[in-house]
Amino acid sequence: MATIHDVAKKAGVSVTTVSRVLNNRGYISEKTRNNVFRTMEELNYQPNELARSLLRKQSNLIGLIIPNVSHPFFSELASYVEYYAYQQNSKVLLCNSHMDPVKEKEYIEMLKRNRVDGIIMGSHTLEVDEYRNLNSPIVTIDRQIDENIPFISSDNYRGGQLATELLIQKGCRKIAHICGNLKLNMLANQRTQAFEELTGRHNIEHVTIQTDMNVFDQKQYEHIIHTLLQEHPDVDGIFSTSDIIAAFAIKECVRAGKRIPEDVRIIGYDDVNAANWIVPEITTVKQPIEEIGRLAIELIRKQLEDESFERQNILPVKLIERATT
Amino acid sequence: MATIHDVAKKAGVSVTTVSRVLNNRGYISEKTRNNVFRTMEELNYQPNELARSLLRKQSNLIGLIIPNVSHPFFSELASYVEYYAYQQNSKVLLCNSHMDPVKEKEYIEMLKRNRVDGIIMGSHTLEVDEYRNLNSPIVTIDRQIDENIPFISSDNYRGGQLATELLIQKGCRKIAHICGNLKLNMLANQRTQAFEELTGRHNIEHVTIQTDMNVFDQKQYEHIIHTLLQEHPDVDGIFSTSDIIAAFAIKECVRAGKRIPEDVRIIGYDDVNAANWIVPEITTVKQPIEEIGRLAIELIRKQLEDESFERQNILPVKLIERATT
DNA sequence: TTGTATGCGTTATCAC
DNA sequence: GTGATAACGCATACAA
Repeated sequence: MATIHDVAKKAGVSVTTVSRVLNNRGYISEKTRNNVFRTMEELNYQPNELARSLLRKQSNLIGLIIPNVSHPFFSELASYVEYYAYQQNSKVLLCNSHMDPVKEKEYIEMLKRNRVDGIIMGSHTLEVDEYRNLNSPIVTIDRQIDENIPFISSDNYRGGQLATELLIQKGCRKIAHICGNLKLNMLANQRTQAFEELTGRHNIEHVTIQTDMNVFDQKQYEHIIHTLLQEHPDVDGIFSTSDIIAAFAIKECVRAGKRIPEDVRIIGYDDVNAANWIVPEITTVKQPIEEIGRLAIELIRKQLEDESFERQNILPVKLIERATT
Repeated sequence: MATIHDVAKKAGVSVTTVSRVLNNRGYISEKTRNNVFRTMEELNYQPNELARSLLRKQSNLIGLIIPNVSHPFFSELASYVEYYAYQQNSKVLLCNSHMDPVKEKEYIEMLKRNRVDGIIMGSHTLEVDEYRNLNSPIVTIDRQIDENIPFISSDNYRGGQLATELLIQKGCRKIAHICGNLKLNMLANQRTQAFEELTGRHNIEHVTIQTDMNVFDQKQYEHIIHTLLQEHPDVDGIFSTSDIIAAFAIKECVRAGKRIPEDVRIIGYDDVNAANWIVPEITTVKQPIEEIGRLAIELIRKQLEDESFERQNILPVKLIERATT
């Protein structure tokens, strides 16, 4: 592959001149410029970004660490992150942690070795200290590490409220809530908090079940819900912490001969595309996935350019009522 | 961020020695080695991969260009690609072309400028010539560019056969087939070919409808299927070229008051996870997505290491019968 | 067993 | 307007 030296030699100028043409800097005669451009075409020259990055200490690479892109929420998030990264000429390095602390840590180190401009953390299996001193720009999604590290989340407490309120208002007498692993200290736990406060206040019977929500384990989902329906056959409302789990809840309810929403009302979370193309369409709490992705990129950029930025970014959620309630 | 010089200075050795410790090359006394390791720890040293890549002319970066990660087929593919890349210490650059030729071309050039080890092309909007002379290792998925560029696909013709045969065997009298854009010269078009040959041979009434399958446009799907059911109310079998489209077919059939599979039998394609968690579970033709991802990485590696490799990689498909037929 | 010098491809500084 | 040269951080050939 041609280098700047090849171009210079063939065009009969110095590398400095080629570099100037390339970066459109300094004074250059029109004739030289055209000559150089033509030569670059002829040699099919592509400047080596590795060399550039090394010199200017900026790779234009952004690391995205998530549990797994094959989960719809994260695939949509990744899509938006990539979209907005592209707008500012950044490239996205895709990292699936599979919720494995070892892999997550290795990925963080790999990203640092590659001198990424910043890291978007959508997976959180490590202790806070590990994140604190990796002094590269970072943004966390749905987890608050400390005062200085910006995070983005949607209003989880409000989301939990909206979901629970809807089920109560529809007349549910016994509500099950399926949430992620509460030990992980994610902001999403506030949904559960809201659920328990509201059901408690209204004196509604309720049961909370934890899963490793981020691990996309379909068998686990099926099993959990199957068990739930067996142990609590009188459940008439389910608030699940993702639309995918809600889909499994629908499936198990149908299998158990229950009608939706007549016998059981179900509400999901996220409003991923899938919520809209399954039957019955899932009532859900919409997270602004695009805005989360856009903001993540923006927060990385602002840290990089030493602009001021908001540490706490809590975005609004919205209740989307469809056919399952 | 500390450099190899900082480590050398602090440890009281030369950079060569540090480099040797780092790469475990040549003879080094145990004492020096430990000393250097300790110093690296103290300085929290991470070798700069950009510099390494520049020197050894290998970035360990692999570009993945797909229409959109938010489409389940591609999100699952991306997940496996990332998984197998990680196994061999490669990193994945995620590129969504959105089926935009301009963006696809820009991405290819960006990847070349970043000296990626290879490119996995899952999006195909350009003319063959554009791919031919980008002399970096490349693998295409579901499209054959020319003799020399390896491609991976599953056995599309066989898949089309399996799907069509099943519907015929189940007694369908009028079958609709929803496929991608046939102009794009993808290998997936062979599914349509098989469909038309088989329905023709069995003298079954049939209708074929094209979509931009790769663009994840839900409104388009709904509209197309809605129109289909209106114009051909007597359709009793639908073979759609992705599970997502099949999901929309289910939705529209239910909306039109048709029972599945009694009134209309539906078969999808891909066997993405979603096929399994919607109700009714979708009968489908399974593509070996994991194997496609694994092979893609392997083919890049083999080209890189000048090993011999297969140009034509056509993987077997499998009929998965579930509840929609 | 360890160190010195050179180059990877680029850009910035300074000189002409 | 243009060119020579040093540096970015690292690995290797060659010396010692």
